[in-house]
Amino acid sequence: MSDPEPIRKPATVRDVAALAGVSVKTVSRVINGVPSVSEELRSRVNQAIARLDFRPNLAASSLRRADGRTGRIALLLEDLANPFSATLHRAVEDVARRHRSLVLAGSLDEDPQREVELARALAAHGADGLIIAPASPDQGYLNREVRAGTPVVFVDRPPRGLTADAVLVDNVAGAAAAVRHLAEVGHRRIAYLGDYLSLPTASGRFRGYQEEMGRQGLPVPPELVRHDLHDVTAATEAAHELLTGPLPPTALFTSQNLVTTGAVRALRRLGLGHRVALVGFDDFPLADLLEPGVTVIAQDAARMGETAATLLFERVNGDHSDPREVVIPTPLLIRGSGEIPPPAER
Amino acid sequence: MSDPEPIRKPATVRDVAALAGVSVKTVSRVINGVPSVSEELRSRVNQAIARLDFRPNLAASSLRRADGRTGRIALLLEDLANPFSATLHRAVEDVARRHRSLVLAGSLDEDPQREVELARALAAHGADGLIIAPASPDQGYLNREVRAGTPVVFVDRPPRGLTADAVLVDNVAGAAAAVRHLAEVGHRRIAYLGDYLSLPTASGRFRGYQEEMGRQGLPVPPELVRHDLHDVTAATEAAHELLTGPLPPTALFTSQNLVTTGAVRALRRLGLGHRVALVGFDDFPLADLLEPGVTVIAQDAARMGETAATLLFERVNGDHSDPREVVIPTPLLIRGSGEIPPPAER
DNA sequence: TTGAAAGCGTTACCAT
DNA sequence: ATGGTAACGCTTTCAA
Repeated sequence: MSDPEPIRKPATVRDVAALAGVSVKTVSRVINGVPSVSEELRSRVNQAIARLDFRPNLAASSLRRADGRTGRIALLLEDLANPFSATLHRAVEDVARRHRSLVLAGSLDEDPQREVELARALAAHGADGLIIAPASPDQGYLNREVRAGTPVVFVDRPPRGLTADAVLVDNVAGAAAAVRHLAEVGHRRIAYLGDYLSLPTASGRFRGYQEEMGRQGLPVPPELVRHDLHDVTAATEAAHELLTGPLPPTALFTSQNLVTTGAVRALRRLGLGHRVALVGFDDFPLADLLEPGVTVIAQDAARMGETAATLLFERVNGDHSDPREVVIPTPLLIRGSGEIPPPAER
Repeated sequence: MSDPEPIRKPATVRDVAALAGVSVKTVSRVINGVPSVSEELRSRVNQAIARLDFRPNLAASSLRRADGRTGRIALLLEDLANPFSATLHRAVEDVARRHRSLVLAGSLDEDPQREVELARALAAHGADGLIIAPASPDQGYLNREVRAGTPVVFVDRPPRGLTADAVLVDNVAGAAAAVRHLAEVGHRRIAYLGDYLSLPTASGRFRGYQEEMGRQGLPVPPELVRHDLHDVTAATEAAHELLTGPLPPTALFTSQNLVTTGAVRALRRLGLGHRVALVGFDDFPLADLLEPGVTVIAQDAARMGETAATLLFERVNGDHSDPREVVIPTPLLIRGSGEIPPPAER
């Protein structure tokens, strides 16, 4: 109330030891739940802890501790504001909580340099492990961390330049399923709208598109393929151009949630929402409430995050078995937009 | 390749000093950019750092450092997966990056106990500051942190039990504006669907609803008011009940994005999407793409996060002026659902 | 400009 | 079962 700056120094183990009339080591034992302490001393220490409102300094603790554990894990994703990343993050947080750990997260924005900087920073801040959806073409720079004993688990995108656990989806198969679905409805002119082709996810989805088009005996005219669409605006414009071109597609396959919503906007603007079919890779909130509902190949971000975090903590806790790769299924969710038939032949 | 566990210990200042043939103190000076080091030694040290791939241990550094800065800030929000929280988080991250800091974030899930635990954990992990949207009725427990010198900034919800900076919206005025808008379109039976009434945001919005209904000379029959709806399912059911009741409302005011989407689901299911008006508090992605577009009182989550983080870093950097309260405007975004007129009187 | 030594708060080692 | 002392990796006096 009256004191403006009564900055009191926090109590230390020494203060607690003094008040309880024991050695610092005994205080340390009590804090860490070591059984070999008499009831008598234990309660004296606990009382002193309560009276001084003592809280152990984790930095000092992990500095000295043999295993060096910090109770923190790092998470690097594309953009924490994107629903895919946000959902995955939350799932990781929940697993981390069970392991009494906190999550230090960062957004990469598809910037390899930022990735290296953030990974460096996170290492300097001390993390027991790292979960990453890399933006860089090569994560060899992480080998040093791995050698230093920090486990790394990849999500969404596979490791390159090192071997590590990975939680992925089958992008090729998922994209193929999307195209097959559209072909079965009768479409022959199916366009591809995708993210940066340099991304392994996008290139996998494009390959799935190409392969399935081939299997269906359908041509892939270059004018029906648009790469490197990374935000809603770019996707909207590309879809608009495609749909107003000389020989427009009767169906769209979009490789990512932002691209999908861009396509929806273009279809809306042109009044084609119920005339041109659309299947997107990656689900997003409210996709079922749009008119028509958007048919998607769903990625279960929560399950990916949970799986990755579970894997990571197994490694943190000393699992040294061979690297594992877990593939999360991508179900086709039928909602209407993917079931629009092509216009009658003429 | 061949070594399975070549865990090499990371290099320390001592190793660098030895290799460069200088004292550890000089290494420390170079690391921290202290100018009083000769070019000669500086370059020798930098070479050694590069050769040993040395990276300073931040935990040890902040342990000894006078200001005790950790380069980490803490962020506690309702649910990191919610678009409001996720957007705010991302904005905080961007400001933090400019200040060379990382963000340690956690979800509270409206659980006061979890809030206290997380705040404790974050303090133990060492954070230079805290941004929080509290779930508890009283944040007096934070006084200790504040006294210990850790600045706290509140977002979305005001502090109780302590004085601190706050970045808020005017919930009363925003809700009143929503109701006024519906009344101006001609509605008289306007229902309120809201989150836990114990939340200051929800209670403020309810008050705005009540007051504006009063100003408009409209009654507030208890059967048109539903509180404590915290997820989509509860909101959907409540809206469904209201709309299928004996004297259904002609318009809905919903207090939060999850409640709003629940209401949209109920309206859809009943085929009333174009017959019953709806205005929601809090914007959400794709609200403009629904049919009809959802009219909302928008909260600019990104701006709230940016403002809060900017404020926090001013405090972290030594600003000791009186606590400030910043109010972020909440524009009415007209999209269609709020402009549906009531059915003709009969 | 440079360095030796002390110390940050904790845990590990080795006695007792 | 308990405690003294060294040590973690770094920065801060304080001297030189």
